[in-house]
Amino acid sequence: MNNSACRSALVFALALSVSLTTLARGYFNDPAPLTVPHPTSFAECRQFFPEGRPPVVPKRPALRELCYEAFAVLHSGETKTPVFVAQRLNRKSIEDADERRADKFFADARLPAAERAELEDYKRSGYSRGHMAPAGDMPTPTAMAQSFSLANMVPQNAQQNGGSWAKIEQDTRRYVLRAKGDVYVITGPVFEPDAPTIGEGRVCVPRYLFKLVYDATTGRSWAHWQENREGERVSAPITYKELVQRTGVEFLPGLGK
DNA sequence: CGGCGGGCAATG
DNA sequence: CATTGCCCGCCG
Repeated sequence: MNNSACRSALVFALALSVSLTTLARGYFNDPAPLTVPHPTSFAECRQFFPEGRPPVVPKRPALRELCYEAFAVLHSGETKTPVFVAQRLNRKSIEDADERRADKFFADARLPAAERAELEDYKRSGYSRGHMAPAGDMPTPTAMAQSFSLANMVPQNAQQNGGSWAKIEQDTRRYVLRAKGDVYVITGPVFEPDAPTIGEGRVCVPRYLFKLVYDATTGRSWAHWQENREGERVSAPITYKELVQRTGVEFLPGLGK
């Protein structure tokens, strides 16, 4: 099954900064502690981006900015997945990340129904609901609950998610524990033209996943790059420049090297 | 080997 | 719809 809408996710036009459409404030589907309205503009959660500057993403339809307590999502209504998910981590946030995992996935009601993944799309799809901002990073119960929004998920191979990808997440947490200050992490999917889809909602299945790590203290950055398939191993990170070339997104405007 | 972190599905 | 038990891979 293919979805031509997935195509545009990788066909980048000119890399122009665009002002993104924002939604009127809405609500999560879940009850408390998710009933508090959360901002739908990165202007209200700049803390997740180094020097407050979000990535520069080429214009495409149905992009929406979503702020959560512990991460920010740029969501695509075409792929019904994140374009990227941004976090700011440090030693304290990782030390606080001892919440009990609560597997309560939910469709994010701040997104229009036509733009969002539903639980049904993932069910019996053969793919896992793979967190971009990991549940294991979440420092509070509220943040933990919010991380189960499908706006923070992509259809991910179960073996890769629980294997090499989990190791990358663990390695990143371990790095942050020993870092001097804030570490910014940006995680996301990469789609090929004619990407397969799952469910009646046709949620696009990414071919690759990346995780960019930027240590603001040292100015160093690197990126993990994995295929979304069984049998992947953790290999040497790629450079920031290489990541930008592969994705067409300037994740660290003015900072990356 | 047990514990942990990534998940799933059956049960009531 | 919440609880519970289970599978899997990795690591110390």
